[in-house]
Formats: sequence, C-alpha cells, structure tokens
Amino acid sequence: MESEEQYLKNYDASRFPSPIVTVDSVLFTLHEKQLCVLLVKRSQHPFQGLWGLPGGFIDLQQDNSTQATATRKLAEKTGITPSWLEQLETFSGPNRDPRGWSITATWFALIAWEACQPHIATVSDVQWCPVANLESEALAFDHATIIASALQRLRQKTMYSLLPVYCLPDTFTQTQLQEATEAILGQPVQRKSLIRRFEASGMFEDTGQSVATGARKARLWRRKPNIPVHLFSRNLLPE
Amino acid sequence: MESEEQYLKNYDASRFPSPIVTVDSVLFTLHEKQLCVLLVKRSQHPFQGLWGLPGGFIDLQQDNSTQATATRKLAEKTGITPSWLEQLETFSGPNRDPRGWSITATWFALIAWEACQPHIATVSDVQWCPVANLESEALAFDHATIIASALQRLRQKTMYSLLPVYCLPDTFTQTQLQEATEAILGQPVQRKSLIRRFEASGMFEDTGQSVATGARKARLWRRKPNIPVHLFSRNLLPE
DNA sequence: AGAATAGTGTCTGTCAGACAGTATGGG
DNA sequence: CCCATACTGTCTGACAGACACTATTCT
Repeated sequence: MESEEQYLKNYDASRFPSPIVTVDSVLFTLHEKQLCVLLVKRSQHPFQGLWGLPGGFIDLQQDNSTQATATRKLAEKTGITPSWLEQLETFSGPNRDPRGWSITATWFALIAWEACQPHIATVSDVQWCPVANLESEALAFDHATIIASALQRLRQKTMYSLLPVYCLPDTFTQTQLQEATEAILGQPVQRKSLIRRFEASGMFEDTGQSVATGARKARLWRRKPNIPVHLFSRNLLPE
Repeated sequence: MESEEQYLKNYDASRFPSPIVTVDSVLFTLHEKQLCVLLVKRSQHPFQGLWGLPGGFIDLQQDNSTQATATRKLAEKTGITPSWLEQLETFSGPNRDPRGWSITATWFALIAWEACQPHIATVSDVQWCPVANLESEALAFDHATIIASALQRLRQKTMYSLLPVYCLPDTFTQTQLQEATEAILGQPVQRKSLIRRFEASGMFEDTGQSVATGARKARLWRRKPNIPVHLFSRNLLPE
C-alpha cells in the first residue's frame, strides 16, 4: 500500500482536466449621490474592447488565497486596497467563458470615491459606471449577473448594518451616511432611525471637527479602528 | 490584429498553471434532537482513512456547474438530492491541500434524516456525525473550518427564516419544527413566536392529518410547493 | 379524573416609522 | 432677522418574549 508521502511525490496535478479559474471583484462607491461600480476595458480576448469587472487569473506564486488575487487586481486598477472586502458567490459552468469550462470566485468591495480618484484619473481603461446606467452597457462574460448579485448583497446588508459607511471618506457626516444609504436602497430612509442605529452601533467616534455644507455645520465622525460591523436584529424598510 | 475566433482556436487552457479545483458540501440533518453533518471516510490519499466532507472533482463532461457536482456527489452518498442547497464560501490557498494550490467551492445543504436512511444504512463509509462530537474528530483538509462556516450560516438563517423545515420530513408537526430550531440554535425558543412566524410565512398548508406522539394529537403540515423561503425582517433571540 | 402534549390569549418591551419641534450658522 | 440645514423629542405600530390559559387525547 502506497504511503501518503509517495502518493504526493507521484501526484501530477495536470492529469485531470481542470476548469479555467479566475477571480473577479465588484467594487462599489458613491459619487454625486449615485451608486457606481468599477469597470475595466478589456484589452485582451475574449470580449476584447468590452467593459468588464476587474479581475483575472490567480498567481500561484504570489497569491495565497483568492482574496489576495482580488486585492492585487483591485490595487492595480485603483491604486489602493478597498476598505471593505467580502466574498460573494462563485459562478461556474461550461458556457460562461468561450474558452471553456470556467469558474470565477467573486468578491464584493466598497471604497470611498475620493480615495481612488487620484489613481483612476490617470488611466483611461477604468471607469466608474453608475448602476442606473448598467442596463445600456454590454458587459463581458456573465458580469452583469455578478453585479446584480453583488447589488442584492449590498442592499440586503444595508438593511441590517451600517455597511454604507465603507463607501465614505475617513471622516464623514451623518447626512452623508444617510445619502449613501438612500442611494443604495433607492428610496428615502428616516434620518432618526439611522441616527438611533448610528449611536447604538458603537462603531463611530466624533472627530471634534465639523464642516459647513451651506447652513448649520455638521459634525464629522470617523470609524473607530478594529471594531467589527454591528449587525442589527431588525431591518430598515421592512415590507 | 487577431480575431476572437482565431484567439479561441489557438487558446490552450493548460498553458497557465491552474489550481486544483474541487467541490465540497456540508449536508445537515436532524436525528434524535441532534444536529448532524454527513461525513465520508476517505478511501484515497490524501488524508486516506480520515473522515471528510462529501465532494470531489468537477466532471467537465457531465456537470454544468459546481452545483451539479455537489448534487451528484451528495446523491452518490445519500441516494437522493437534498431539499435545500445553497452556495457557501469558496476556500482557497497554497496549503489547504498537500497536493498544491487548491480551491474548493462549498455548498450548504439540508435533508430529512428519514429520506437518506434507506441508502446510508447500506454503506459503511458514510456517517451522520452530531455537530457536538465534531471537536473530537480529526477531519481531512480544512473541513472543520468549512463546517464551522456552514453552521454559522445555518444559525444565522434560522434567526430570520424557517429554514429548519428543510431538515424535516415532507409532513411534520409544529413541535418538530420547534425542536429542529432549538437543536440548531442550541437554546429554547418561544413556541408562540415560532407559530406566529409559521402562520405569517404563508409557506405551509395543513394536510388534514394528525399524529399522536403520546398525548393530544398534533396537526401534520407540509410545505406548499414552489413557495420561496420567507425572510422575516426581525431576528429571533436578538441579543 | 389526571397527566401530558397541543395550541391560544394577551401583556410587555424594543425599536422602526412618522413628523413636529429646537439649534446653529450664513446671508 | 430669515432660512436652510443639523439635530432631538416623542408618539404610534409591528412584532418578539414571556407566560398563563384552554383544548384534546391517552391511560
């Protein structure tokens, strides 16, 4: 009987046909009260010239997880790592990639628009696309489906957490959080409800500063470091 | 400039090193008020002889998604397809499989114990392991981590849906649902709260039959066909 | 009748929705 | 001083928790 050591020495990974494996990310941000998603113009086949999600192949030498691949690819396109990153579904099948049976591990990310802008402004193959305009864009692969799944996740989590803060700059006002929440949900929310949650979450601290946006000054807040996202036991907007 | 057609004709998927790709499932059931998970004894290296999750390689000819792989492997071990199946996280990295850089798409499934028993009773390499006994089991790969993730998902969903019914036979009593819920959450729940949700969900219909379990007869219910799982806007047991 | 299980009535507490009311700072 | 924006007070309604109560069936 063969030992595990011997088995591993003789193991040839290429013996079995393997699917094409990729990693793709859906990075959202907020800009001018619009929820936007990051798209990259494809410079290579397949779907050359179309817009698609940032992503690509795993680098088996460098990446020690698909999360590392996602982070690396996002950093290439935005110059930074997103302030929120979590795994979404994995999509697979024989027909979603014309090159053959494929599987893509997808990630869902949030970032402040301001944080990426310095880098994105310098390149022409990366754009923020408002989700409202997605219908008129033809996207590569099944990326429209992946974005729809990410949007659903984002909306769901916005109902029972304050996740939208990860779309805001380091310091922000309660009104900005409200606007972010409303842009994501596509409908108004009660400011009072949001502020009750804001206080109950224990996730934020007052910077002591304030900013004028026209009339009365608004207090500036920041996320406390190393505090996990608070999950509420009730949803906003329960229909 | 190369056309996409030409590019695809010349494309050789084996040009790039590819990770090992597998699919694994965490199938839960309820037996004697205990939440159990399906384990399979590994007949092959690596981890030969240890218990692990049911799963394996994608059959690129037969399977048209990782869901098909999960269903196929579960059917091999239990004789049937689970009544609930949804995707969990995908785990990846250079060290989780001694054969090399690997990725496993994992699925989370529920089934009634009674439905599998005829098949499972006939084989010796498959067992239901109560989750309470998992600590003392050495499992293959990172399967303990995968089960922990599945358990967390199950508990979370039990708080805001009636998912535990998918661990019950086709017809069941409200008391059975309560016991399932309590076994999953590991603590008692208010029967009244559960029944309020049961009625509000619109997911069930009375069979007209009833069953005696010692004293007063209990009504037997069944899931209405083709009704999606109802999600409540509040959690049970909000701490 | 008594025991055990099935199922209901109803009070309290929590928190979201609604919206009126107060505070602050720029013209 | 006016008004826009920031922020607070407080009432209502929905629904979970708690637990006492009634109903049914077996011995």
